[in-house]
Amino acid sequence: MKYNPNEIEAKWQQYWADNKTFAAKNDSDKPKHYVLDMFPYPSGAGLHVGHPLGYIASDVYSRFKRHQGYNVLHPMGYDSFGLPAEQYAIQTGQRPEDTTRVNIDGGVDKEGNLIAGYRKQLDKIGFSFDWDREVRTSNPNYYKHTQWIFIQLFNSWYNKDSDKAEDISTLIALFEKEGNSKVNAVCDDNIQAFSADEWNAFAKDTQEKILLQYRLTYLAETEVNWCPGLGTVLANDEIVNGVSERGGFPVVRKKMTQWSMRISAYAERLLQGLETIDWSESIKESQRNWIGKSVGAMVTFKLKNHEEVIDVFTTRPDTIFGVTFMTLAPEHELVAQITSPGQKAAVEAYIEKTAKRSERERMADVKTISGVFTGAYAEHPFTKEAIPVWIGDYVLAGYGTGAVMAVPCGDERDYAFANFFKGHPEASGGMPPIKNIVDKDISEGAFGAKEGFQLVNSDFLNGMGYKDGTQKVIAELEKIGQGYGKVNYRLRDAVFSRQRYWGEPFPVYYVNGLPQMIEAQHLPIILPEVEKYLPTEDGLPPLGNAAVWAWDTEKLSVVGCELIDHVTVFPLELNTMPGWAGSSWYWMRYMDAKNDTEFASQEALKYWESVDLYIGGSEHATGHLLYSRFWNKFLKDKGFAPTEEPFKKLINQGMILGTSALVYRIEGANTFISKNKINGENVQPIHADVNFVNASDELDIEKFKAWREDYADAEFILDENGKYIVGREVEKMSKSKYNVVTPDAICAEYGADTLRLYEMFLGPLEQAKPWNTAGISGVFGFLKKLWRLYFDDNGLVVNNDEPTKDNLKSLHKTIKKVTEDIDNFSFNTSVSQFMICVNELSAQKCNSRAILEPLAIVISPYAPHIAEELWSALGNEGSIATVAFPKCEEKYLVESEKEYPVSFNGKMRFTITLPLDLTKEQIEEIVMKDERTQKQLDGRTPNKVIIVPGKIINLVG
RNA sequence: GCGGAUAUGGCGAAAUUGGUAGACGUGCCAGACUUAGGAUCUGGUGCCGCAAGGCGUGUAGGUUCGAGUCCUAUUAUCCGCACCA
Repeated sequence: MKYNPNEIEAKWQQYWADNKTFAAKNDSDKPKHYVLDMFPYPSGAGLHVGHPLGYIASDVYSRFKRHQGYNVLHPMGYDSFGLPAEQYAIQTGQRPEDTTRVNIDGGVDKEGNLIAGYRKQLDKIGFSFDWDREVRTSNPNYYKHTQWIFIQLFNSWYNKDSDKAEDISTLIALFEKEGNSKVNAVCDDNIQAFSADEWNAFAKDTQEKILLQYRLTYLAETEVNWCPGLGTVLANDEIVNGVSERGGFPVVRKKMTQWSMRISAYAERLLQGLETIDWSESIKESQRNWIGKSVGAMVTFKLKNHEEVIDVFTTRPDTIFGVTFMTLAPEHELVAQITSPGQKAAVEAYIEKTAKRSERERMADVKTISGVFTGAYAEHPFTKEAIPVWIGDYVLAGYGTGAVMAVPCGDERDYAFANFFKGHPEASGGMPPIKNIVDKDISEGAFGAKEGFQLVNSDFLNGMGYKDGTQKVIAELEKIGQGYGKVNYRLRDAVFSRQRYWGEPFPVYYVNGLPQMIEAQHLPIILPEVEKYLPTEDGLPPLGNAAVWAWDTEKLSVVGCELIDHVTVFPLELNTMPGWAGSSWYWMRYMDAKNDTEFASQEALKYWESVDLYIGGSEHATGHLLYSRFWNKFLKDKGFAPTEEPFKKLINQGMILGTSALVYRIEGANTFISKNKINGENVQPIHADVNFVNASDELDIEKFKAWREDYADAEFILDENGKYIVGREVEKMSKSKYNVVTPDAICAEYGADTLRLYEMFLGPLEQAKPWNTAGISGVFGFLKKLWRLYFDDNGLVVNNDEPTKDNLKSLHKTIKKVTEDIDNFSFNTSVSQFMICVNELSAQKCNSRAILEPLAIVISPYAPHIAEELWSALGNEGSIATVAFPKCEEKYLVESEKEYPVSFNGKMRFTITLPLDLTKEQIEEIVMKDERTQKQLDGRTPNKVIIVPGKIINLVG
């Protein structure tokens, strides 16, 4: 009997589906284990071999855990709202809902191309997903709960005293009782103070507006990243190098009224939580960076001849006596008011110039120093000296207060700025000499370190350093009411509105321009049909095209827009939620995916708790992974999520790169020259389809000629062996480079078990590595060899012979290694061990059931189809999936001898096999007598003999 | 600039606490069986050298009887953040 993977795999995949072999139970005596993959966005291009890498690893782990007796939750679903489906809809006029369904379930697209669909592609690889728990974020039964969570956020505020989110009613109660002066909340800046009496006297609208400044999701006019190319706003993490992550369109700053998420309330908990989770240092570091905590002080500078004051945040309040000037961001709101008549023209010109520069230009150009003196002077809080106030675009409006106290002796940028404008004609006399308040020479640049200096010329701070100086100055600032200690975070609140069609609608309608939540019982608010997916002619988001998109507060349903009367029927929100809304809680939905009334039952949440192992790409470091932690913490505060962190352990799989094949066309001719024949010719490298090339980099010329009309009568210069050898290059897999390999093609030719083994064999999971189909014959050959331990041409050859010592040793060595490897996520070395084991057993001619039955189990997490087939061929009933994993018995591994390496001065010269129970003295005696030793020593006597029993022998001298 | 990761044969890579560097696979070379093979099997394969031997884990030092592994400095590549006050 021959190994026929296609037949076996189809059979067992059907068996698993029919018997729901991998359905997880929400009540079980077994311990639980939750293994999660980052769910995919179902794009029209389908999967290539890089996509399933993480899924295979998590599947191996899940299957292993089942063998170990765990009740394993291993689900899969689709992050099915998103930009590509909408862009495609705009181009082709097809409903995103339809194209998304085809991309998942398969079908025919508009051009008549057959789309296999993600589901079919995934099924072919033999994953042990519990498909009964599948989720699709664009399904109303799913996004109903996303809308519900949004309502919970709206109805919550963050109480810094209890350090958690609380219901908005507790805030209202505080306002009614004592106003807002004692409320310690995370809220907007510039909140007006009011008393209880004032609150109670406010009109309802006024109260609503005030509450919006406290809610965890709020509507506010903020500076947002507007992307004209996409016609929508973007969150900070959706912008890369000043352009949109998707499409690479320019992004500009713009003031718009938008929904925001008050993620900044959770900044400290998001930072602290990182200490408790098992994630890679690089992802944690990215998140720390993104949160950007800095400890310092707020300092208030009074202005000479003005009512207003300038507040600045500084991390170095200890250097306050070194303040030489101040700088405001050009956008700072005080600029217009404080500019002196003499400087007005210069300031306005400068503001105009900086406004013209795009975010990208400003980022690219960090070396040019520019700024202008406003003509205004601030007053030093202690010395009362006049400090000139400048504006400069090195100060960012979005960080801190958009203003800095410039201390040139302690900050390189301030130093460079001061140096540049000192005596400069454009400075208009506004740049005084640099004040030095550290006991260091700063003629070469600022001394920015926090250690190794003493403060001088600093009044009451003289002789102090950073730590005691900071403490002292904050105390002094508090005394005069001009400052306090402050922790600042770089993390900004996240814009939550998108001017898009293909996203979750907000459960929100507007009365007098104020947002009202629709009661949870009326959810889902279903995405309406529209004629066109583009913005309306008057610039409203695509939902502005919907004819039926108004809320009837009496019928409690969505009705036609023509019925809007602003009395009982009101307009609905036209924005939709961003892509990350649905993915910020989906792991909880899997716990209880069919629950109609709640996003998941308390029992399910309590049982599954949180994700034990999460595998996915590192590109979500500051987006999905941060938002998910945020929502999880919020839901924990509200009593829904059971743990503070959603993902205990995170592994980022590396990218699989393509190995492109290059042919070389001689310039100006239709002649291709083999790579090893190129000798100074001018050649143009052209990407050829990798499917035309074999393991020896040899091109199949006939296939290549048939590929393109242009190449049909091309000439080929071959090498001595009559072969055309291609060049190779490792680069990202992409259609345009003809280096894409699909799992379907590999499964069809070699089978899913070979694909799974090869992907694991390629190298460490977390590392980026090139795919080269050429290497696959190794693992395919291994599976055939494994098969031949059980079958010959006539059928099963397994017998009941007593296993030999060597048989047992090979098996138990493998059990041990594979168990350790899976625990350490070192999947590549397991595959090597399987090969070693099968090579050994083949050489031993082992056909013993006592060996081959456990061997099938050990291999089954990696190659489940062949394992099932072998298991059943041995006469076992049912699936191998939950059979107990064999235990390694050390007694079979015990060695009685060791082949010792014998080194002279650390250099290995020969080996000697000795029993392991010898003493050091006995070993030394035998080794010294050995003639090879005598030859090496050549009459000398070693100074020292080092013997580590079981390890090495080293003679020195 | 700051932070993180990586560096080992032609290629993908192994190497528990420092203890025989290159397991396993590919590729290459030779052979067997075949009408043939992109099938199967056997042997060889880090580099230099006929050999003895020498050299070898990015580079330069150090610790040690012994270093891919530990320490110091340095280079290159990749990733993240970046005028963050």
